[in-house]
Amino acid sequence: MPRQGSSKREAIVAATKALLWERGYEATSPRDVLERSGAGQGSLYHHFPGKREVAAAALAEMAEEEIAVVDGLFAAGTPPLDRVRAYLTRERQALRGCRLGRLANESAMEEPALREPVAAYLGHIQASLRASLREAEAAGSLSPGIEPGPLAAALIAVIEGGYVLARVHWDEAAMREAIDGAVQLLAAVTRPQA
Amino acid sequence: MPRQGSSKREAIVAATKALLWERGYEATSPRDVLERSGAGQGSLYHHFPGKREVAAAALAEMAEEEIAVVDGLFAAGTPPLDRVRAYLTRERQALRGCRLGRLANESAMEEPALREPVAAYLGHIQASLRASLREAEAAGSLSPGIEPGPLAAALIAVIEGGYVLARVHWDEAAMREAIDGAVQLLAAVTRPQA
DNA sequence: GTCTATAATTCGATAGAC
DNA sequence: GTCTATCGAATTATAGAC
Repeated sequence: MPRQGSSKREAIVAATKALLWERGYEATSPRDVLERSGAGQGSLYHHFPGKREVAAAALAEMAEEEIAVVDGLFAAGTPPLDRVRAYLTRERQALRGCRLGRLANESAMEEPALREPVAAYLGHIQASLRASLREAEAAGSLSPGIEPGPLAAALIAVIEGGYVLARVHWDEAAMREAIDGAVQLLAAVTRPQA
Repeated sequence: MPRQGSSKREAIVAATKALLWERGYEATSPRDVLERSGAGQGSLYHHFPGKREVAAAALAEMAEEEIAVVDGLFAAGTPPLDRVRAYLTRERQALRGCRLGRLANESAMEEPALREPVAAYLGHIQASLRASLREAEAAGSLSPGIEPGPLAAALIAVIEGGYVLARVHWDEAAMREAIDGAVQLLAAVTRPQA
């Protein structure tokens, strides 16, 4: 199964990536994908067994792309707490929801092939946060009683929960306020320098 | 339109409440609702114009029920920071997702009648957290640089994001760790007494 | 490898008897 | 107020020509 030289396969995956972000998994039909990609029925079922596998391929690409962006924010060279703040305050389209995390409540998460890329993406961010916070802790910049692991978990939760708040209130400011709170908390439990 | 004396109407709404939590809005069909409630086609469309209105009635009841539970946790009599901790650490079924917040990424949120109960529920929790934190602030128990508003937003975001993490990793512990982090942060920015 | 045509099922909703 | 029967459209997938 060649992954190169097939124009329609790439168009199908690209269309699926866009639709999964816009509508999620259940609300995206093969028909929608074909319409947006300009491919015919046969192309999709020639390259993939069915809808699930198309989505799995699209999600894998989405996770890879987003992890690369996140890795840019966590690149060495800047102090660890600056990297954490850079992640928290990066630009986001709050109302569109998290490109991968938005699938959390779909039945798709019962399919390992669909859950894995999403888990890998969020797990990678959490690990990056934890590593930076451990560096800060080693440099004596973390208040006693604050553990890097739970703090990292709380921070990624603020981001994913911030998307939920923005969507539910239909207001970008709802997410900004939650992130503001996280930034204030981080400042309160850290000392400059590291 | 009598809201009493109609046995099937109540059965339909009860079944819808269960299905919205289990599967969400788009994945719940009128057929599913009728099967679970034991009602026939005609009963649903006699009592409601269609699927959207059944869901709106179910969500309104769900929000009312959950708000009553939350109000119990925030009842006066206990110190404000104890109320906040009680909310953070209350028992939850992490893998089932937030009964209302789980709809955040569905197209249902574009319908005001469906978005409103969800927004009212999360807004009520956030307001209760903010009020308790303001009390603590007035008693001098909040660190300087920590504002009750953003802190309340961050805390409710940790809860909603915690559900996302648990679902995506399919692990209750993922949510517990995020809440642990929030509890550690809260302890670090408050003083006992208030 | 790509296309069109079509199948079997489910979707949300309506008709009309009782 | 409740039921069964049914509709037209959409769903995921298959068949088979080119």
